[in-house]
Amino acid sequence: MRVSTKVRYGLRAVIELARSSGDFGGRRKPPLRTDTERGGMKCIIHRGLVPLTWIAEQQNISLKYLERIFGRLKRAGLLESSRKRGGGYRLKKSPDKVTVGEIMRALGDETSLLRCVRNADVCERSKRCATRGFWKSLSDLIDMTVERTTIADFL
Amino acid sequence: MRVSTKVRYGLRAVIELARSSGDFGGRRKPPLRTDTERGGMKCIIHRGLVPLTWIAEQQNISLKYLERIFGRLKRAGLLESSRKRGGGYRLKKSPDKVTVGEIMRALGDETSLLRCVRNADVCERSKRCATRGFWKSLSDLIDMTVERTTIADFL
DNA sequence: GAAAATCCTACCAAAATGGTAGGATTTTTG
DNA sequence: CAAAAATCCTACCATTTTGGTAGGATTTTC
Repeated sequence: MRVSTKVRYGLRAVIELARSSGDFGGRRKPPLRTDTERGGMKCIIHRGLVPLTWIAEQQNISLKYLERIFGRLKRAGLLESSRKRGGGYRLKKSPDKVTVGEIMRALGDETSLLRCVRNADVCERSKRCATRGFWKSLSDLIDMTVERTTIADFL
Repeated sequence: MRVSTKVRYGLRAVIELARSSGDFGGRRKPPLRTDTERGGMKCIIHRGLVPLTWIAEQQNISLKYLERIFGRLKRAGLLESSRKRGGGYRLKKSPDKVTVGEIMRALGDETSLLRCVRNADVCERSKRCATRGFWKSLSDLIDMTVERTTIADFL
Protein backbone atom coordinates (compact mmCIF):
# COMPACT_ATOMS: atom_id res chain seq x y z
CA MET A 1 0.00 0.00 0.00
CA ARG A 2 2.52 2.51 -1.09
CA VAL A 3 2.07 5.45 -3.39
CA SER A 4 4.36 5.22 -6.41
CA THR A 5 7.21 7.66 -6.77
CA LYS A 6 5.68 8.71 -10.05
CA VAL A 7 2.72 10.12 -8.13
CA ARG A 8 4.88 11.53 -5.35
CA TYR A 9 7.10 13.31 -7.83
CA GLY A 10 4.17 14.25 -10.00
CA LEU A 11 2.31 15.92 -7.20
CA ARG A 12 5.37 17.76 -5.96
CA ALA A 13 6.22 18.88 -9.46
CA VAL A 14 2.73 20.13 -10.23
CA ILE A 15 2.68 22.11 -6.99
CA GLU A 16 6.04 23.57 -7.93
CA LEU A 17 4.65 24.37 -11.35
CA ALA A 18 1.68 26.18 -9.89
CA ARG A 19 3.88 28.11 -7.49
CA SER A 20 6.38 29.17 -10.09
CA SER A 21 3.92 29.83 -12.84
CA GLY A 22 2.34 32.93 -11.43
CA ASP A 23 -0.49 31.78 -13.61
CA PHE A 24 -3.62 30.73 -11.89
CA GLY A 25 -5.20 29.17 -14.89
CA GLY A 26 -8.58 29.84 -16.37
CA ARG A 27 -9.46 33.30 -17.51
CA ARG A 28 -6.94 35.28 -15.55
CA LYS A 29 -3.94 35.97 -17.72
CA PRO A 30 -0.48 35.11 -16.44
CA PRO A 31 2.14 37.84 -16.34
CA LEU A 32 4.10 38.24 -19.55
CA ARG A 33 7.34 37.69 -17.77
CA THR A 34 8.30 36.74 -14.24
CA ASP A 35 11.80 36.60 -12.88
CA THR A 36 12.01 34.00 -10.19
CA GLU A 37 14.95 33.35 -7.94
CA ARG A 38 15.12 30.69 -5.29
CA GLY A 39 17.91 28.73 -3.65
CA GLY A 40 20.56 30.40 -5.74
CA MET A 41 18.86 29.49 -9.00
CA LYS A 42 17.21 31.81 -11.42
CA CYS A 43 14.47 31.32 -13.93
CA ILE A 44 12.67 33.56 -16.35
CA ILE A 45 9.09 32.48 -16.91
CA HIS A 46 7.18 33.70 -19.94
CA ARG A 47 3.41 33.80 -19.85
CA GLY A 48 3.31 31.33 -16.97
CA LEU A 49 5.23 28.69 -18.90
CA VAL A 50 7.61 26.99 -16.53
CA PRO A 51 10.46 24.94 -18.02
CA LEU A 52 11.05 21.50 -16.60
CA THR A 53 14.69 22.23 -15.95
CA TRP A 54 13.60 24.67 -13.29
CA ILE A 55 11.15 22.27 -11.65
CA ALA A 56 13.64 19.43 -11.81
CA GLU A 57 16.29 21.53 -10.09
CA GLN A 58 13.95 22.92 -7.46
CA GLN A 59 12.47 19.58 -6.57
CA ASN A 60 15.62 17.60 -7.17
CA ILE A 61 14.01 15.19 -9.61
CA SER A 62 15.72 13.80 -12.70
CA LEU A 63 14.81 15.88 -15.74
CA LYS A 64 14.37 12.83 -17.93
CA TYR A 65 11.99 11.21 -15.49
CA LEU A 66 10.05 14.42 -15.09
CA GLU A 67 9.67 14.69 -18.85
CA ARG A 68 7.89 11.36 -18.88
CA ILE A 69 5.69 12.27 -15.97
CA PHE A 70 4.67 15.59 -17.49
CA GLY A 71 4.05 13.88 -20.81
CA ARG A 72 1.39 11.77 -19.16
CA LEU A 73 -0.12 14.68 -17.32
CA LYS A 74 -0.34 16.60 -20.56
CA ARG A 75 -1.93 13.73 -22.43
CA ALA A 76 -4.45 13.51 -19.60
CA GLY A 77 -5.39 17.12 -20.26
CA LEU A 78 -4.02 18.63 -17.07
CA LEU A 79 -1.23 20.63 -18.64
CA GLU A 80 -0.45 22.57 -21.76
CA SER A 81 2.98 23.25 -23.07
CA SER A 82 5.11 25.16 -25.51
CA ARG A 83 8.23 23.90 -27.21
CA LYS A 84 10.46 26.77 -27.78
CA ARG A 85 13.07 28.84 -26.23
CA GLY A 86 11.02 30.49 -23.55
CA GLY A 87 8.64 27.58 -23.35
CA GLY A 88 7.63 25.12 -20.70
CA TYR A 89 4.51 23.81 -19.03
CA ARG A 90 1.46 25.49 -17.61
CA LEU A 91 -1.62 24.25 -15.81
CA LYS A 92 -4.64 24.08 -18.08
CA LYS A 93 -7.07 24.70 -15.26
CA SER A 94 -6.72 26.83 -12.16
CA PRO A 95 -5.01 25.06 -9.25
CA ASP A 96 -8.20 24.78 -7.25
CA LYS A 97 -9.70 22.74 -10.07
CA VAL A 98 -6.89 20.21 -10.25
CA THR A 99 -7.32 17.38 -7.77
CA VAL A 100 -4.75 14.98 -6.42
CA GLY A 101 -6.98 12.19 -7.68
CA GLU A 102 -6.70 13.42 -11.25
CA ILE A 103 -2.95 13.39 -11.00
CA MET A 104 -2.94 9.89 -9.55
CA ARG A 105 -5.17 8.56 -12.28
CA ALA A 106 -3.18 10.29 -14.99
CA LEU A 107 -0.03 8.66 -13.66
CA GLY A 108 -1.54 5.23 -13.43
CA ASP A 109 -2.07 4.87 -9.71
CA GLU A 110 -5.51 3.65 -8.90
CA THR A 111 -7.14 4.75 -5.70
CA SER A 112 -9.10 1.53 -5.33
CA LEU A 113 -7.35 -0.98 -3.13
CA LEU A 114 -8.62 -3.99 -5.08
CA ARG A 115 -9.75 -4.44 -8.62
CA CYS A 116 -13.06 -5.95 -7.49
CA VAL A 117 -13.94 -2.72 -5.70
CA ARG A 118 -14.77 -0.93 -8.93
CA ASN A 119 -15.56 -3.97 -10.98
CA ALA A 120 -17.25 -6.82 -9.16
CA ASP A 121 -16.92 -9.12 -12.15
CA VAL A 122 -13.20 -9.71 -11.76
CA CYS A 123 -13.97 -12.20 -8.99
CA GLU A 124 -16.89 -14.59 -8.92
CA ARG A 125 -17.08 -14.57 -5.14
CA SER A 126 -17.67 -10.81 -5.06
CA LYS A 127 -21.33 -11.12 -4.17
CA ARG A 128 -20.88 -13.25 -1.10
CA CYS A 129 -17.41 -12.00 -0.17
CA ALA A 130 -17.22 -10.96 3.47
CA THR A 131 -14.36 -8.56 2.89
CA ARG A 132 -15.30 -6.72 -0.29
CA GLY A 133 -17.55 -4.22 1.49
CA PHE A 134 -14.74 -3.30 3.81
CA TRP A 135 -12.17 -2.76 1.07
CA LYS A 136 -14.71 -0.83 -0.91
CA SER A 137 -15.54 1.57 1.88
CA LEU A 138 -11.88 2.11 2.62
CA SER A 139 -11.21 2.78 -1.04
CA ASP A 140 -14.10 5.22 -1.10
CA LEU A 141 -12.66 7.02 1.86
CA ILE A 142 -9.32 7.41 0.10
CA ASP A 143 -11.08 8.43 -3.06
CA MET A 144 -13.03 11.16 -1.36
CA THR A 145 -9.97 12.62 0.29
CA VAL A 146 -7.95 12.53 -2.85
CA GLU A 147 -10.71 13.97 -4.98
CA ARG A 148 -11.47 16.74 -2.56
CA THR A 149 -7.98 18.10 -2.18
CA THR A 150 -6.64 20.29 -4.94
CA ILE A 151 -3.33 21.81 -5.85
CA ALA A 152 -4.53 25.08 -4.38
CA ASP A 153 -4.59 23.41 -0.97
CA PHE A 154 -0.83 23.04 -1.12
CA LEU A 155 -0.01 26.58 -2.10
CA MET B 1 -2.03 1.64 -4.08
CA ARG B 2 -3.20 -1.90 -4.08
CA VAL B 3 -3.54 -4.25 -1.18
CA SER B 4 -1.43 -7.37 -1.65
CA THR B 5 -3.13 -10.70 -2.20
CA LYS B 6 -1.33 -11.92 0.87
CA VAL B 7 -3.41 -9.52 2.92
CA ARG B 8 -6.59 -10.16 0.94
CA TYR B 9 -6.24 -13.89 1.39
CA GLY B 10 -5.05 -13.52 4.95
CA LEU B 11 -8.05 -11.50 5.99
CA ARG B 12 -10.50 -13.82 4.27
CA ALA B 13 -8.82 -16.84 5.79
CA VAL B 14 -8.80 -15.44 9.30
CA ILE B 15 -12.48 -14.61 9.03
CA GLU B 16 -13.13 -18.13 7.84
CA LEU B 17 -11.09 -19.40 10.74
CA ALA B 18 -13.12 -17.43 13.25
CA ARG B 19 -16.37 -18.57 11.67
CA SER B 20 -15.44 -22.22 11.59
CA SER B 21 -13.69 -22.32 14.90
CA GLY B 22 -16.69 -22.01 17.14
CA ASP B 23 -14.12 -20.64 19.51
CA PHE B 24 -14.34 -17.05 20.42
CA GLY B 25 -10.96 -16.81 22.02
CA GLY B 26 -10.01 -15.62 25.44
CA ARG B 27 -11.48 -17.30 28.47
CA ARG B 28 -14.49 -18.93 26.87
CA LYS B 29 -13.66 -22.51 26.04
CA PRO B 30 -14.29 -23.78 22.54
CA PRO B 31 -16.48 -26.85 22.10
CA LEU B 32 -14.62 -30.14 22.28
CA ARG B 33 -15.84 -31.15 18.89
CA THR B 34 -17.81 -29.43 16.15
CA ASP B 35 -19.03 -31.05 12.98
CA THR B 36 -19.20 -28.48 10.25
CA GLU B 37 -20.63 -28.97 6.82
CA ARG B 38 -20.75 -26.37 4.10
CA GLY B 39 -20.83 -26.48 0.34
CA GLY B 40 -20.74 -30.25 0.23
CA MET B 41 -17.60 -30.40 2.34
CA LYS B 42 -17.29 -31.68 5.85
CA CYS B 43 -14.88 -30.93 8.62
CA ILE B 44 -14.52 -32.05 12.19
CA ILE B 45 -13.03 -29.39 14.40
CA HIS B 46 -11.50 -30.29 17.74
CA ARG B 47 -11.31 -27.68 20.46
CA GLY B 48 -11.67 -24.89 17.94
CA LEU B 49 -8.65 -25.97 15.94
CA VAL B 50 -9.43 -25.52 12.27
CA PRO B 51 -7.21 -27.31 9.75
CA LEU B 52 -5.92 -25.28 6.83
CA THR B 53 -7.23 -27.81 4.32
CA TRP B 54 -10.73 -26.76 5.30
CA ILE B 55 -10.03 -23.05 5.06
CA ALA B 56 -8.21 -23.51 1.77
CA GLU B 57 -11.11 -25.40 0.28
CA GLN B 58 -13.75 -23.02 1.60
CA GLN B 59 -11.97 -19.92 0.44
CA ASN B 60 -10.45 -21.46 -2.64
CA ILE B 61 -6.90 -20.52 -1.77
CA SER B 62 -3.88 -22.73 -2.44
CA LEU B 63 -3.03 -24.74 0.67
CA LYS B 64 0.67 -24.15 0.23
CA TYR B 65 0.26 -20.41 0.03
CA LEU B 66 -2.05 -20.40 3.01
CA GLU B 67 0.50 -22.31 5.05
CA ARG B 68 2.98 -19.52 4.50
CA ILE B 69 0.46 -16.85 5.33
CA PHE B 70 -0.63 -18.56 8.54
CA GLY B 71 2.97 -19.15 9.49
CA ARG B 72 3.52 -15.40 9.53
CA LEU B 73 0.31 -14.74 11.42
CA LYS B 74 1.34 -17.26 14.02
CA ARG B 75 4.82 -15.82 14.41
CA ALA B 76 3.17 -12.43 14.87
CA GLY B 77 1.25 -13.85 17.81
CA LEU B 78 -2.21 -13.79 16.28
CA LEU B 79 -2.72 -17.52 16.05
CA GLU B 80 -1.87 -20.67 17.88
CA SER B 81 -1.71 -24.09 16.36
CA SER B 82 -1.44 -27.78 16.92
CA ARG B 83 0.35 -30.24 14.70
CA LYS B 84 -1.40 -33.49 14.92
CA ARG B 85 -4.18 -35.44 13.53
CA GLY B 86 -7.07 -33.35 14.76
CA GLY B 87 -5.00 -30.20 14.80
CA GLY B 88 -5.13 -26.90 13.03
CA TYR B 89 -5.14 -23.21 13.84
CA ARG B 90 -7.05 -21.15 16.34
CA LEU B 91 -7.21 -17.44 17.12
CA LYS B 92 -5.17 -16.53 20.14
CA LYS B 93 -7.41 -13.60 21.01
CA SER B 94 -11.14 -13.17 20.59
CA PRO B 95 -12.18 -11.93 17.14
CA ASP B 96 -13.15 -8.50 18.44
CA LYS B 97 -9.57 -8.02 19.60
CA VAL B 98 -7.97 -8.86 16.27
CA THR B 99 -7.75 -5.87 13.95
CA VAL B 100 -7.32 -5.74 10.21
CA GLY B 101 -4.29 -3.57 10.84
CA GLU B 102 -2.58 -6.29 12.84
CA ILE B 103 -3.10 -8.73 10.02
CA MET B 104 -1.73 -6.28 7.49
CA ARG B 105 1.35 -5.59 9.53
CA ALA B 106 1.92 -9.26 10.21
CA LEU B 107 1.80 -9.93 6.49
CA GLY B 108 4.14 -7.13 5.60
CA ASP B 109 1.76 -4.56 4.17
CA GLU B 110 2.34 -1.18 5.64
CA THR B 111 -0.57 1.18 6.04
CA SER B 112 1.56 4.25 5.54
CA LEU B 113 1.56 5.45 1.98
CA LEU B 114 5.14 6.69 2.07
CA ARG B 115 8.11 5.76 4.18
CA CYS B 116 8.64 9.38 5.23
CA VAL B 117 5.21 9.42 6.86
CA ARG B 118 6.36 7.37 9.85
CA ASN B 119 10.01 8.26 9.64
CA ALA B 120 10.82 11.78 8.52
CA ASP B 121 14.54 11.02 8.31
CA VAL B 122 14.31 8.94 5.15
CA CYS B 123 14.10 12.18 3.15
CA GLU B 124 15.97 15.35 3.91
CA ARG B 125 13.26 17.54 2.42
CA SER B 126 10.66 16.20 4.88
CA LYS B 127 10.56 19.35 6.96
CA ARG B 128 9.80 21.73 4.14
CA CYS B 129 7.95 19.25 1.91
CA ALA B 130 4.60 20.59 0.79
CA THR B 131 3.09 17.17 0.28
CA ARG B 132 4.20 15.22 3.32
CA GLY B 133 1.41 16.53 5.53
CA PHE B 134 -1.15 15.43 3.01
CA TRP B 135 0.20 11.91 2.65
CA LYS B 136 0.53 11.66 6.38
CA SER B 137 -3.05 12.60 7.08
CA LEU B 138 -4.30 10.23 4.42
CA SER B 139 -2.17 7.46 5.89
CA ASP B 140 -3.56 8.24 9.31
CA LEU B 141 -7.08 8.01 7.97
CA ILE B 142 -6.37 4.56 6.55
CA ASP B 143 -4.64 3.55 9.74
CA MET B 144 -7.58 4.54 11.89
CA THR B 145 -10.04 2.62 9.78
CA VAL B 146 -7.90 -0.44 9.63
CA GLU B 147 -7.10 -0.38 13.32
CA ARG B 148 -10.70 0.12 14.34
CA THR B 149 -12.23 -2.72 12.42
CA THR B 150 -11.85 -6.17 13.84
CA ILE B 151 -12.55 -9.68 12.69
CA ALA B 152 -15.76 -9.62 14.73
CA ASP B 153 -17.06 -6.93 12.39
CA PHE B 154 -17.04 -9.43 9.53
CA LEU B 155 -18.84 -12.22 11.32
C1' DG C 1 21.97 27.75 -37.42
C1' DA C 2 22.50 27.50 -32.49
C1' DA C 3 19.84 27.17 -28.44
C1' DA C 4 16.13 25.95 -25.47
C1' DA C 5 12.77 23.66 -24.75
C1' DT C 6 9.29 19.57 -25.32
C1' DC C 7 8.46 15.01 -27.08
C1' DC C 8 9.09 10.12 -28.21
C1' DT C 9 10.54 5.34 -28.01
C1' DA C 10 13.17 1.77 -26.60
C1' DC C 11 15.60 -0.34 -23.30
C1' DC C 12 17.06 -1.87 -18.72
C1' DA C 13 18.15 -3.37 -13.78
C1' DA C 14 16.30 -4.20 -9.53
C1' DA C 15 12.69 -5.23 -6.53
C1' DA C 16 8.33 -6.98 -5.35
C1' DT C 17 4.73 -10.24 -6.04
C1' DG C 18 2.56 -14.41 -5.99
C1' DG C 19 3.31 -18.27 -5.82
C1' DT C 20 5.22 -23.85 -6.11
C1' DA C 21 8.15 -27.85 -4.64
C1' DG C 22 9.73 -30.90 -1.59
C1' DG C 23 10.25 -32.45 2.28
C1' DA C 24 10.77 -32.42 7.81
C1' DT C 25 8.37 -32.70 12.03
C1' DT C 26 4.89 -33.69 15.53
C1' DT C 27 1.30 -36.29 17.40
C1' DT C 28 -2.56 -39.37 17.35
C1' DT C 29 -4.71 -43.47 16.18
C1' DG C 30 -5.44 -48.10 14.44
C1' DC D 1 5.00 -49.57 15.17
C1' DA D 2 3.36 -47.54 11.01
C1' DA D 3 0.21 -44.65 8.66
C1' DA D 4 -2.11 -40.46 8.64
C1' DA D 5 -3.07 -35.70 9.40
C1' DA D 6 -1.68 -31.89 10.25
C1' DT D 7 1.88 -27.87 10.75
C1' DC D 8 6.37 -26.10 9.62
C1' DC D 9 10.44 -24.84 6.95
C1' DT D 10 13.40 -23.41 3.19
C1' DA D 11 14.60 -22.79 -1.24
C1' DC D 12 13.42 -21.67 -5.61
C1' DC D 13 11.14 -19.38 -9.45
C1' DA D 14 8.58 -16.80 -13.10
C1' DT D 15 6.26 -12.70 -13.92
C1' DT D 16 5.13 -8.07 -13.26
C1' DT D 17 5.99 -3.62 -11.61
C1' DT D 18 8.91 0.06 -10.58
C1' DG D 19 11.93 3.51 -11.34
C1' DG D 20 14.38 4.93 -14.06
C1' DT D 21 18.29 6.07 -18.35
C1' DA D 22 19.70 6.78 -23.25
C1' DG D 23 19.49 8.80 -27.36
C1' DG D 24 17.72 11.31 -30.22
C1' DA D 25 13.70 13.97 -32.92
C1' DT D 26 11.10 18.09 -33.18
C1' DT D 27 9.57 22.88 -32.71
C1' DT D 28 10.34 27.60 -32.37
C1' DT D 29 12.84 31.69 -31.34
C1' DC D 30 16.79 34.64 -31.48
